Amino acid sequence: MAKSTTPGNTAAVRQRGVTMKDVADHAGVSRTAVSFVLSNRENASISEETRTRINDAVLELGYRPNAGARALASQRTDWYGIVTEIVTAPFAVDIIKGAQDQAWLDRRFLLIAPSDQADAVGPNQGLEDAAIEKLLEQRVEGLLYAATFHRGVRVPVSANEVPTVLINCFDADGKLPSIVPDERGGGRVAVERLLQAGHTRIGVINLDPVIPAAVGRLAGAREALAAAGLELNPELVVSGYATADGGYDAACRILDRYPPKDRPTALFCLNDRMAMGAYDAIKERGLTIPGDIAVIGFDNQELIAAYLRPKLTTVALPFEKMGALGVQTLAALTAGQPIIADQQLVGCPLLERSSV
Amino acid sequence: MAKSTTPGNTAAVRQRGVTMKDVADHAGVSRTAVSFVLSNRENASISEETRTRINDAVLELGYRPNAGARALASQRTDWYGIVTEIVTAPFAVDIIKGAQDQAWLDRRFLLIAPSDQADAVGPNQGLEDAAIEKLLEQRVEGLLYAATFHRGVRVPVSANEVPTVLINCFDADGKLPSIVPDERGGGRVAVERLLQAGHTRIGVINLDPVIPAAVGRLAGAREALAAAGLELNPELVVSGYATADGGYDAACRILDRYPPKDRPTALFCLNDRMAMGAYDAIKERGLTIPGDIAVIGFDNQELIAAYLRPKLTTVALPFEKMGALGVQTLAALTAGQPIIADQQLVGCPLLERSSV
DNA sequence: CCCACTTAGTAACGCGCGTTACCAGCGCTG
DNA sequence: CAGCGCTGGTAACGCGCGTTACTAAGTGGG
Repeated sequence: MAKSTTPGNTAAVRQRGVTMKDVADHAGVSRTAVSFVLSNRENASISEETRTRINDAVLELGYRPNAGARALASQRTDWYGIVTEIVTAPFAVDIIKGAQDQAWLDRRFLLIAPSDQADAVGPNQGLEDAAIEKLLEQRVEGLLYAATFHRGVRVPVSANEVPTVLINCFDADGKLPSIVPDERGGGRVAVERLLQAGHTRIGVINLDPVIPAAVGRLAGAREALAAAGLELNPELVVSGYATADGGYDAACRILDRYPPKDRPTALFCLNDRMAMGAYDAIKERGLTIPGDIAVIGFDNQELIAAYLRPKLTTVALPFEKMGALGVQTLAALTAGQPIIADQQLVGCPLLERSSV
Repeated sequence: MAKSTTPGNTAAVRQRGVTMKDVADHAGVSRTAVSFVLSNRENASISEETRTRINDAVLELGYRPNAGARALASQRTDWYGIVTEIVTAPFAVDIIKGAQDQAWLDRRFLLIAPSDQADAVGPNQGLEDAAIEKLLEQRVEGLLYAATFHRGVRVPVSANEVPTVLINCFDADGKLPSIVPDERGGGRVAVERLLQAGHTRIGVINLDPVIPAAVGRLAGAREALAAAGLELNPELVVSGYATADGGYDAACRILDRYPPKDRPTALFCLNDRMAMGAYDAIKERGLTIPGDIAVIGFDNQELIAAYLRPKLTTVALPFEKMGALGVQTLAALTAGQPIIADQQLVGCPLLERSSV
């Protein structure tokens, strides 16, 4: 037993790939036997003795199966492809992380390819089609398509050749299953938190372009207020660009519009960057957070939310979970199982920090 | 067991892969001819006519080469593997982006696998070795190993079986080529910028743990001062944790230590998160940026630097370039070319915004 | 003693493709 | 007319492996 069984130190010697044949010869059996043992076949009858002899040979030679050859013979690759602009514009990286982790658990590989949908006339136009083509050449068994922000997309037709699941986006005209955040639920939970803290005059800093995130979050806010017998005062809803500057401007407008006593005591910012700007507007006026004004954000952008002072209470986008769920859904699809729903909503949990 | 289980719902248009044989039959030639045409062999003699007939057949049948089979036959996969904790703790995502882009240019595929080196006793212990093993099973032709922050690492031995390049880290005991940011140059450029703006009393907010980033950046700052005939006043160097809170505390200490006239007029924060905290300390004291105090950061964390108010002038870590350079170096290595240098330093460019 | 059945394995084919060796026909030269 | 080189291909092998069909040696029962 005390041989150089560790593949690490002996391996550098053996550049020439060692194959099953080598293992078979070394163990004095046929290649078939080796294959049977390595793939743990149920109904193969191999004596315990030769079985260990084969396993020993594997270790001694540092044999490593050739995934490509295996795929060719077995007609399955165990690969999923994920094509996403996240590669080109990292923002929702955690989608990849979630997908990767789940794929790893399922003993599958994730092939990550870039997309260009985000830029209408970027330099990489056409990159996406090429990327999908490449993925298909690798014979991926399923495709994940992920966007950096929740929106409708046009999925290239070539994606139809293989089961496909959308993450953080939805198919404008097709019938592809998709996984998106529950924006509305998130908006509701945010406002509920403010209500629970005793706030009734709540200002909303709204996102300017009409995107699913803005619409959903605002609707959720309305729901929460309605449930408390309140109504969203249109005067307290101010829109701005989805940046810190936009948030600053919007917050200024909303804060300066009223005398102190009528001023909203809480601000629901539809994303963290705007909350960042709102912080400045509030502090600039000598007001404290959350003492004078409570602030709640959305997105949970770690670098902002966790590092603002005070740390920002916010609603998290469940990127990781969405990625994982994407892989799970794909696994179900490729296994021929029925899908749970055409569009799966993933909850956006509240992250308590110190701004409420 | 029937193997023709139709996957998905509507996905299976053309599940039955069309092979070269099909193309050959359809074009009335031999499979060899098809292979020759598709691989654009120089010395193959195929008439122009049959050449187009074959190409037509390819289009009509929607033939797509099987990358796996091709790899098996040609003994090359065109794959590189990148194993990195960036997957588990996204921070330097742009390394992946840079590598991916470059790989794409080189018509190569990047297989991304997770690492766990960052957490000493994390839940995924051993994940890294398994990941590398998987990559080798896929017969990657080279390995990239990337870290989230500049540091020494212990590279698993199995990585020795294939050319390996380190990105944003270096091999503690071995001789692997590595690509790291020029921290010192970055520190120099930052302080030079401050000097150029007329500041001579410069405070430094230093990173607490002794890591290459801190050491290098500080050394660079000293160099710049020395070149201007100045010296770094130890009293003006304050250390803190690499967080916004740490930056806030450090800035408070440095600002409150002196009467206004002796106060430093500029702060070099060794990272952007600390700069974020410093902003708060400065604003809290009724001082303006850059009017009363100029601030310069390091790292260029977009979400912070571009969204602080005023936007933060900072030194960027060249993650993308490092990723690209990693792939290029790997390409040279696998091609048998000599490496430029054992350790390649990549410049950290100054990003002018509005805080100086 | 023969037959059926189990155990322990092996030979051989094919996955889709790259590649090498070969071949048939044709025009041209000596 | 033999011989040669050139054009335009083709047959066949092997890459490393999964898988099916088959065999040879024991085992037990009637």
